[in-house]
Amino acid sequence: MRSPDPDLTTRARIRDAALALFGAHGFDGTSVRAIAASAGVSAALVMHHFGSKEALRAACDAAIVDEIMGRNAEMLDDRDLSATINQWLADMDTFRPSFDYLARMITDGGEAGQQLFDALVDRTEAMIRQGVEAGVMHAPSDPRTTAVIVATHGLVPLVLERHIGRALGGSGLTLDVVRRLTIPTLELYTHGLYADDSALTAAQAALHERTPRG
Amino acid sequence: MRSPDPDLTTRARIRDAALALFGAHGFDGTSVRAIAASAGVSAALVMHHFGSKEALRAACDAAIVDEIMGRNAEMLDDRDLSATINQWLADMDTFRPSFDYLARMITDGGEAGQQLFDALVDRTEAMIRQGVEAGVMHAPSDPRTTAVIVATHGLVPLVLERHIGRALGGSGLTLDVVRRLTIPTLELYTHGLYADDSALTAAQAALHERTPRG
DNA sequence: CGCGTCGTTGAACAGATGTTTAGAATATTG
DNA sequence: CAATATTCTAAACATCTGTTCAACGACGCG
Repeated sequence: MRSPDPDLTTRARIRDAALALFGAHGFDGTSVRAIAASAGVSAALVMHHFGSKEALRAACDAAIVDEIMGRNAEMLDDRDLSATINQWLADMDTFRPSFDYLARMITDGGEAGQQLFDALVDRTEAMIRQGVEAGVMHAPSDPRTTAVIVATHGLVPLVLERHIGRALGGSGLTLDVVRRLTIPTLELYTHGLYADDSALTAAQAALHERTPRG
Repeated sequence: MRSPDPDLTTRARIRDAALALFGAHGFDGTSVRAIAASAGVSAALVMHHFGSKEALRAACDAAIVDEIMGRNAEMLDDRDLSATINQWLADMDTFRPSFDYLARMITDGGEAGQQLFDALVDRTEAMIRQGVEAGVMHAPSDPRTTAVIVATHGLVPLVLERHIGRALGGSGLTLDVVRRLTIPTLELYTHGLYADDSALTAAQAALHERTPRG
């Protein structure tokens, strides 16, 4: 089904095939035999190299984490925002399989997905605190919760890829879709959505009404 | 495993058991026998009532859509924002199984989930246009995309329930977690995150740099 | 009573699944 | 070259899957 790269180790080819299929059809929706066929080997060889389907998943998790962390480090070194954005856009097609697998990791509730999410929230919280100190961001009343919200909002394009693409006339997270998302997202983060703070104060009143303290 | 309500039809009891198990473990992760056991009946009876596992899923989809649409209509009638918020908070525990199933519907990519998502985006877009006309919301440069973003942000607590709960010290979407999310979310939608528009203008410049038009 | 319908069941079926086993092909090493 | 280790496979295994089948008990009706 896929074109296997003969340069890679058989083990790596199996892992990559598993990663792509897990990302496309989920862990339960992918059989060991399908992975083997996609990698051009027998099912028994998959077991020989990884021991079990679960261990193969762990290998995929590790591979993805390595790849993301490496890429993330690269990007953190790059200080030019516009260059960073352009880099993301250009790489979007190349890294789609990895993104699909990442989305599964986050939604399937495995341990590796939890650690990735928690790391993302921690980084986001640090980023917000720095932004506040530097005076480029508003100080939230609850930085931790705001970090969770901002982090999850950043995860949305991954997790709801198909829906967003369809609603915007594409199929999945195409380059055009990502580009179209950029400006409105930043508008939201720059000006907000509401023109005044009546909704905010109303909610504050509503919550104090139930738990009347400080 | 669960306490079956003897008042309900056997058929309804099976459907509810399926809904809870699908929500908890996913469609593929739930066997017909497990559903039957949870409903206190035999596996054959499940097939007798619904014909196939896929048809049972469709019945669950329909039941959830009915429930959500009904509840949504109630809420739209209620004009008092604080009362609406309190109602949501109070009902959060009662409707958790339905929420879990809803999250699966959205992420599993079935047809019913697509229609639900598209309906949500359409409603959100209409809401934003009304808000802009009424002067309570800023006018987005791309209302459709902004509607997609706002709609997906609203879906995040459903889809990333476990992660958000864990990051905020709870387990899943508890009442406390939802309450803690409310104010920071509205802060974001009221004041934004950035203190100035440098990030926005930088992104605009970056995008025009690649597609220099308009 | 007899008859038929409805809700219900245990048992069985065919297929898919993850995994194991015995051994063939291939490479590595002495 | 022989010996050994590595890579790989076909076949079988046990289990689980969705689904089907024949039959049982309870019920209302003539």
